[in-house]
Amino acid sequence: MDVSHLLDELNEPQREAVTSSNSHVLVLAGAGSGKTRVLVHRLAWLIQVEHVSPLGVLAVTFTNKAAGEMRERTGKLLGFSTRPLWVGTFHGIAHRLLRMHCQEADLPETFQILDAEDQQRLLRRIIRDEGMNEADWPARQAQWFINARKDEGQRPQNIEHLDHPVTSTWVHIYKRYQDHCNRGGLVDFAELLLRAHELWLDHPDVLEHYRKRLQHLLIDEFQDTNAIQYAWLRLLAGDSGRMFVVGDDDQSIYGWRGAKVENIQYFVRDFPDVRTVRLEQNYRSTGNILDAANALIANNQSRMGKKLWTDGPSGKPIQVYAAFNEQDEARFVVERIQQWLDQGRRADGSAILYRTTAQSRLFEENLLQASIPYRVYGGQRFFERTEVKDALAYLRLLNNPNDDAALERVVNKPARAIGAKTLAIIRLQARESGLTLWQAAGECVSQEKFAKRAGTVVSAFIQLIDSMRERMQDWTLGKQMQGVIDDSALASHYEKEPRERMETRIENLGELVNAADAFILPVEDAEAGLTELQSFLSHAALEAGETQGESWEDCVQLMTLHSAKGLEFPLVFMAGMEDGLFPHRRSVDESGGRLEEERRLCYVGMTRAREQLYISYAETRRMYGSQNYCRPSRFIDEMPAELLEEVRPRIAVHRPYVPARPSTSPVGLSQDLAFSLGQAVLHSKFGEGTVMAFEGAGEHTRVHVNFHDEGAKWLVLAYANLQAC
DNA sequence: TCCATTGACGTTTTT
DNA sequence: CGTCAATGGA
Repeated sequence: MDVSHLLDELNEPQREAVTSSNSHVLVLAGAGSGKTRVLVHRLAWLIQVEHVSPLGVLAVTFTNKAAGEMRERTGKLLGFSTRPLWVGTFHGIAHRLLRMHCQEADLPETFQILDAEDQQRLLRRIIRDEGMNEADWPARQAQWFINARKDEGQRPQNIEHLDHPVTSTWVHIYKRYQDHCNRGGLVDFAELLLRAHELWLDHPDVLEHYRKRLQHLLIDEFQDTNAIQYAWLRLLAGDSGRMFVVGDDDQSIYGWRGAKVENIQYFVRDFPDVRTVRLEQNYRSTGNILDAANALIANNQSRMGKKLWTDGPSGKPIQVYAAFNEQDEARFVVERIQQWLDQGRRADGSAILYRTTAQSRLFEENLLQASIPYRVYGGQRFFERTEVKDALAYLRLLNNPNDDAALERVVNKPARAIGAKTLAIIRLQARESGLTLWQAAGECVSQEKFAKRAGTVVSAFIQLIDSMRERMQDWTLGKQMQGVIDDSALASHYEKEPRERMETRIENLGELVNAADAFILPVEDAEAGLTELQSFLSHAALEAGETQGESWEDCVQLMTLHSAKGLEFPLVFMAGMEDGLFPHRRSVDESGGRLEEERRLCYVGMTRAREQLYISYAETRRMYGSQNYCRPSRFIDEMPAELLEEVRPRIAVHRPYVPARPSTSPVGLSQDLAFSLGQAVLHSKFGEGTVMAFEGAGEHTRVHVNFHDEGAKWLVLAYANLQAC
């Protein structure tokens, strides 16, 4: 068979990976080195050359977008339908497994997915019900604790240090929360993975079935896998499954979320006969950008080692702009984008990247003023909007009235006089008898536990849901959606809001009906025995939709560095490159490789740029209302000076940082200060240190000093009694 | 039940 | 400074 179409457009290492006959392959794919191409070609190679059945391949990604792209490109290459292929996200595949084996997984057929917001609400409810102080035991933290444990594959009984009062309290919450979920048939995101893992552990016959069938596993973004995902993959691979793993340890930026870069090392250790291939030729960026990125990332200690190169031009140097303040920075960036547009380039070829979401605002304001269209990534997504979730909650109650999260959400939306008191009675009943809210509400009504009026309104609500379910049983999904919105009178709930707000809500509800109308039950969901309704609800949770779907037009792209991973733009701005902001203060303070992860984030940002990279920082920045004096990011210092070019020549970039330069900021606050940034100082108790930042003004001025022996401290300047040295 | 005022808090996010 | 949620009065 002629396989040239599979190999012609590959370079040597890519070809080596695609055609490898080793049991397992690890592809260390640098940024812009064609990793998706390798994955897709490997998949095609397996099917067309090794004659593997499409049914025998499982390809796993992290995002729906990546899964979609892989499926599409594979289809193009193969020239036939990719339907039989299992391509999906970890969560999507786990979900499918649980659907097909809900009995073995001990889940009701009607189980539904609890998204992050639902999860937090439920936890808040539980913490309150336990009579705990929400300030001391925030739901956010409980959520973090539980998800982190689940990501590690731990159930409450597996968690040690029960003698530790704080831990044992969280474990208690974990237990209560899991009880609630189990009763209501609710599965959170982490639970999907954990259950899928347990399904195989507890049912060897099920595992055996999938082991036999899925002999080839392809995994994308392997550096982002967490402990449970890796365990799940190992279990599935067993002794005979073949793994083809693609990842880049230098682009691991989700450690804080449970991702384990170490899995790359574990993989080489745990599997025999692993062929490691490095993809280092970069097809994206200019030589200068790559050289700077290489130099930066070389400062990380724990690396597999990799050096990007290109046979393209070295391009222009990286432009560094030292802005007076954040306003000036935004002004500058927008001005340069305007120049770019004036040269006839496209707006969507440019991106502004920043560390924190709050930074987007200034850029938005300036772009708006310049009438340049822009798009901000990472806002709220369609299926996450309040009104959409409200309407879906009614639908969820039709599917399964024991869905406590859904009931809590809409029981009094719109107001039907089921207030806090009435709900307290229902919750008490539920707690005492181990029932769901729906069941408890029924009990309370039949046992006449309510005052007269409360009894009437609660049974009216029960009847409303029951009658909707009965009446709409055979309706199409779109009609059900519309019916639920009409019958619940949900729209009336938004009437008190400002007109504009209300109008968009009503509009979104209309769009939701359209979405339901257009929804086609996927074959695999039908096979797994899902109803159209169940499938739709799952999709809403698993693929919350585009962030700002409508405007796919020619827009400047604004996003955090995290969401930029995987994307590329001819023109990239990295804004807010200041120590404390990037690397973020909280990452610098914490130990445990956090700084290295920040550095990788910087590396990711830089390698997004194809032609021109701008780096900017502000000398002073208003944060949380007060003025901050900033030091340029240490990451700038780590880039070779000869690859950088000052945009404002009169102020030098300090490299290494030896400034003693009183800030030339127009605010003029520096006159009040006896010390300057970067200055060496002596403290009677803490010894020698370096001035890192100032905050506040006048007698309230605080100074951030990094002491050689004692570490970084904030001191009130007036009392610190610092001496210059 | 609703609205307004007050208070705490302030990385990164997909599923 | 700006957001979100909780609180308390009408």
